Amino acid sequence: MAERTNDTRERLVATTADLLREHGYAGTGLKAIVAAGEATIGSLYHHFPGGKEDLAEAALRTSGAGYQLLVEAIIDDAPDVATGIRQSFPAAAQVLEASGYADACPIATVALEVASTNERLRRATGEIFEGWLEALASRLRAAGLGERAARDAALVYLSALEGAFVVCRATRSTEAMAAAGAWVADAVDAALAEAR
Amino acid sequence: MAERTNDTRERLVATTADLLREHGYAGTGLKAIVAAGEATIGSLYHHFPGGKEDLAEAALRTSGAGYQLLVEAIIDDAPDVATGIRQSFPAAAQVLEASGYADACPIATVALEVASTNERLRRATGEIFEGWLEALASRLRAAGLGERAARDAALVYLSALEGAFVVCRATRSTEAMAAAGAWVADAVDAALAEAR
DNA sequence: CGATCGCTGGAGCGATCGTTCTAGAGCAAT
DNA sequence: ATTGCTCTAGAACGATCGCTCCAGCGATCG
Repeated sequence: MAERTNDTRERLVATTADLLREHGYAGTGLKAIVAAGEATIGSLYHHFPGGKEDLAEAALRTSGAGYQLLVEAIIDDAPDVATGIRQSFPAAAQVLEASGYADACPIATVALEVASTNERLRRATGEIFEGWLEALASRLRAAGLGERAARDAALVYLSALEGAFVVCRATRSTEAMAAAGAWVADAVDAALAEAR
Repeated sequence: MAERTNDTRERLVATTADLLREHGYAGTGLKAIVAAGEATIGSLYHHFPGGKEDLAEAALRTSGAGYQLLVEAIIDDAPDVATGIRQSFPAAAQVLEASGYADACPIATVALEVASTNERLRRATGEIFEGWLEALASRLRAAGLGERAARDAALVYLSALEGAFVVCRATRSTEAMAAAGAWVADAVDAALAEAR
């Protein structure tokens, strides 16, 4: 009954999420995971009998949920949704720059890598994105947007953010994030003004 | 003097580009490349003494140039830039759907994977994106946009397209491509109208 | 005080990784 | 005919891959 929180399991999930974001699925070895997570192969297979795939899915879903909370916090702490959306891009740019362009979306790298290769993980990445989209859309609906407009705005926001991550990491510049952010924020402003 | 075009080299580059797009850098083995490209390890290392990295860079640069020509053709064949930009999204969506969500950006998967891992390939992906951006920006300048506005619009276009690829492949739906395309095209229309 | 159980530690499996190396085919110039 | 060069073919290497297996730890329970 005492909360037997499993340190090892959590540590494995956390370090796996980090390594997946930086090296991708195929590029992350189990040896590297247990070395960085201060665990052993034995305990890894105890907690994740399905092996690498099990562990990767858990890591993706956990960091996906964490990232959703982070974005929700930025939006909900702002005076209104539009301002929150506008602020989230410079925030992402700052994290990106501070981490040497390593700390971007925890899902995207694996998502592209497994999309045509591993149906189970592909489904997981898709469901994580859907969760983010619904969290965004619900806030936009609350701000006055219709069903369709809210969904479209959420899709545009996510696409612009993910694409800016790709371009920024490749070019080692936050220019794309700034341009994409300004444009998305303006577009959301316009949509909200029209709905009012 | 006779054009001793090297079949094997070209075949290796082409099949490598395909495999990189589908499986990423770490997920693509040399054995798989020579098997699919009907070549042998020996000739691979003859043409690419630097091994996998050499071959991958050649494949990225070649398919990057090819993709640039394709996008340029779509834009240049349209009555005007804005229409071309608007049409390019449904075109991308159609290719995506027809290929079972495999045939997206030939650079992005590797770009995310190597961004924090392999500086040489990261530089290559960055330079390829810069080439695309300049091709786009030059056409927008010709249509009347100022230096800054053209660059920003190109960044927004590329970010939206790349991000839509990520979301579409993960969710197996072209919904994001449609939403992103419509919004980007509207924004370009507005920018061009303002500049006139 | 054993017995049981959740969990850890790590040796070792077969397979595959990227790479090296040598043998030789095909062709052109001497 | 010989030499030299480009290119192909593939065996073999050490390292690493994901994974299996089992011994043993410490806490809990009858």
